[in-house]
Amino acid sequence: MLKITRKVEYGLIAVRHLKENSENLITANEISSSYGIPKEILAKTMQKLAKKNIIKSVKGPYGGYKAMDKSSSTTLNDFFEILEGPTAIMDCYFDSGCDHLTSCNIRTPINKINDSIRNLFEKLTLADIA
Amino acid sequence: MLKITRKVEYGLIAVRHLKENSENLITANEISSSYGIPKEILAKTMQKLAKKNIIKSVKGPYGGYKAMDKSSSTTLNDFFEILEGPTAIMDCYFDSGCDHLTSCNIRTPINKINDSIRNLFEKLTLADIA
DNA sequence: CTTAAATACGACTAAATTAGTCGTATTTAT
DNA sequence: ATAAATACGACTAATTTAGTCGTATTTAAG
Repeated sequence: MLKITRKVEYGLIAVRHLKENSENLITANEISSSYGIPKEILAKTMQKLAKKNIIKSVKGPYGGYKAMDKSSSTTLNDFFEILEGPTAIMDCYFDSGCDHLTSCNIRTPINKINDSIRNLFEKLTLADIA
Repeated sequence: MLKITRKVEYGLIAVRHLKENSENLITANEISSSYGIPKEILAKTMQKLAKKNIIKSVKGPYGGYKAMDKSSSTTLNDFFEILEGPTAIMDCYFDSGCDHLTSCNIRTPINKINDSIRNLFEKLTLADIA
């Protein structure tokens, strides 16, 4: 099924919402309650995006988040990797603990697929979809 | 991480192996032991492929599997869908049980990504990678 | 016509991953 | 000082995926 985690979904919703309300600071709480997303998990997701300067965080009362320029120019690949690590359809690409690498006959083809997907995701930015 | 299940990996290994030994019938057992793949799970995977005529099964002693023409012409998208269902990065695409569809602001963008991936996978065949 | 080697298939258990919760610290406007 | 927000790590629950087991079916060979 080629799944992406819910954190990415939440992240996209958040970014889109911030961009639609770019004049104001928006709290994680507001987004959480208007979309029915669990508060803490959304907050953590937004914190990761803030760390990478895709959105900006302001602490304290009347604080919240705000979209930054990067929230348009970031590629989908970067966005996905911030929230869930390297883009690849199978673990073996990363060599970890696979015990039949020598006999495995599909590493190269898998890498081709990974490359194609990464290439696709590098061509799309958040501006294209959020 | 955009994962595809191990069944797909096993399926690719099996198809590739059958194509490399197209003169003979090959048993699930042989493939299982030469790549270190659990026997039953590989067998089940191959059974699914046999049902869709990507490979051919022959029962009884001296039976086994054999690559069919489709094992080259099948698109990656069809192959993936045989082994793990519809190609889409998120469930919401399929409308099931999402309780904030009305307020969700990313359905359209997600669908765009899904379309792009499906498009990519429709252009690649098993011949390209296995 | 029995045996053994293979596919076929469904039910079950184990392992891993993902989702979500909780507690606590930190920052800062009032 | 207080309260509202972000920041963050540890924990639990839920879901999904991986793997196992048992049994039926087919069929070549003796």
